[in-house]
Amino acid sequence: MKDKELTIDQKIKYVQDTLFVISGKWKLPILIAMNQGCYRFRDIQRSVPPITTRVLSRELKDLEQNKLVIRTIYEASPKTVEYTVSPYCKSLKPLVDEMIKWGQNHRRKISEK
Amino acid sequence: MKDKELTIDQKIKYVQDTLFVISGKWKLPILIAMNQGCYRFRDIQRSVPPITTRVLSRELKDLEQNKLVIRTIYEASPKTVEYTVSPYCKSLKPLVDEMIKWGQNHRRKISEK
DNA sequence: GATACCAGTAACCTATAGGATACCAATATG
DNA sequence: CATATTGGTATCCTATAGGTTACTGGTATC
Repeated sequence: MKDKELTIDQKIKYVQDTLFVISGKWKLPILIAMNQGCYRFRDIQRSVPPITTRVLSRELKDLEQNKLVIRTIYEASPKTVEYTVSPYCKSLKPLVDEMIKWGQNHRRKISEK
Repeated sequence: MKDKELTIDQKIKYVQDTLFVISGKWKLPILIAMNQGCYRFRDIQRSVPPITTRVLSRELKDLEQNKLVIRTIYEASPKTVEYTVSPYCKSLKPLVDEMIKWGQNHRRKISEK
């Protein structure tokens, strides 16, 4: 599992896999909002404006397929749907933290004369 | 500079900044190839197939604007152009390493039944 | 002098991401 | 009974990323 065992092509492939899962305008904002405690569809929508229902619906499905989000239906009346971040989603934290750190530093770097 | 000092909106902004710089189909493959020692336009193109000259040209300009790549023209005849990764580019390494790691693990995760 | 390599640019096209708007059935509220 | 909220879906549209093909001026090689 050491880095050295990976070829360049493998590295590129894995990086592209990762990008594919988390990139796009909304995926990480959605996950960050959900980590703040939003778990209902409309709550998430309101906390990540101005996403439309159509796009949010698609994004949540993608995230669910990638096992980052869990969709639960409670049949009790009124039927409710709950979205939660999966335990596996926590594995993204180091990556997201790196992205926050790098983005913050990069903004400084670029605004240097 | 502690994480706690950032609001959710700031975190989202920084993450989106980072995504904006490194996402897309080619940026990281190009940087990875350049780190392997490719520094001429055609060398880079050949090592990241099948990128076209048009796209490679645009990508290199983006990377240059973000100070990740340095373009040097040697006026000696024949005039040559050299692209190198900047020292600043090394700051991306922890992030890229995380992406490689996460992507590798994610592939296993998703292929679980 | 023809051919090939270099670092690109120009013009055009396509596929996809994302947005706008409208709508749905089910339930709750005034 | 009218209106609002829930979790969405259906159509349609637009903007952009990326691809295709052709071409350029400069140099080097056969």
